[in-house]
Amino acid sequence: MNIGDVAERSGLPAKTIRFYEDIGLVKPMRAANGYRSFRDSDLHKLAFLGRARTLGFSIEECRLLLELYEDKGRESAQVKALAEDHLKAIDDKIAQLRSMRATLAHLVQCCAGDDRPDCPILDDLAQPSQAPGRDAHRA
Amino acid sequence: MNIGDVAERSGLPAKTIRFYEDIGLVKPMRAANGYRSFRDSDLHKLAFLGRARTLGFSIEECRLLLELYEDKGRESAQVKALAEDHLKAIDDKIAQLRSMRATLAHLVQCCAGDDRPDCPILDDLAQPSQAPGRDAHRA
DNA sequence: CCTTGACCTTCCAGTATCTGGAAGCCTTAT
DNA sequence: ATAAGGCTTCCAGATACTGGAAGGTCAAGG
Repeated sequence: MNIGDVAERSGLPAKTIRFYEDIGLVKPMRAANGYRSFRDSDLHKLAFLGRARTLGFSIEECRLLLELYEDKGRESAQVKALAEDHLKAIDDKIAQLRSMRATLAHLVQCCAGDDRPDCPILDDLAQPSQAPGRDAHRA
Repeated sequence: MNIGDVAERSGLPAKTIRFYEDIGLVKPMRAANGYRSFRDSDLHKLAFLGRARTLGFSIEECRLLLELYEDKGRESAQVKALAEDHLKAIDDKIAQLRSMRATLAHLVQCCAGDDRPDCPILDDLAQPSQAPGRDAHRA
């Protein structure tokens, strides 16, 4: 298979596949003309990577997952630990975004949004030395 | 004020402040010895930037906010529109993370996490041609 | 045989937002 | 005089691609 086929079947852009080869995630063979020649196992790996990426795993985490996947003697505990770490990272990120969201939503609500210059959003950002809109939740 | 003072008072690392100068967000003066010399207004701007950044605004959004802040004839509608756009971006991001979280949490729960190699997480990632764990929510 | 268009190749640069480090000058205190 | 600490600039790296330029390859049509 050429890169175009693999791109279509894996759902990953050809550019991304080349990038994954650069960083050693896949090692396709080469045809006589210099074109990359992908085996089914390469396609399989790429699809695996694509799905791991949509779950938000970093490239390095994907690399580990792939290693575990290929190690038939792995302990599932290792996979689970990796996934749990990632889950926690996601939870942290969500918490952070929700905090931003709460503050911002409050500010937006307070702003008239008309042709006058008065703006509680800017006022809040300009508050000296305190977390922005830190009492938005209580408001 | 030298950069160290401003860093401490604004809560931003000196490195970041230099970077903000590079991209034109602040324009401190220079003392005879070449050191950056910050006015109160520079400190004020940096603090504004720091708070806008903690609310998740991008640098370019911060640049616009700063312009609006300094334009005493602005219309608050512009600020509000910017904030609303950002709010929507945050909501989208949260939705995406929650979807990941749901799938991943389900998989983690299914994995024994012991010394055996069987692992539903890896199995799911290896599923050919379908979104990973796409029925996790129903499970 | 030649051309055309679609594919493929490599390499370089840019995105976003810093962060770390090296090499070296300035200031202050001892 | 020297040492510590702060300041300067510049380069590189991290993350994960993405776009584009310049050029080789291949299959089809005339």
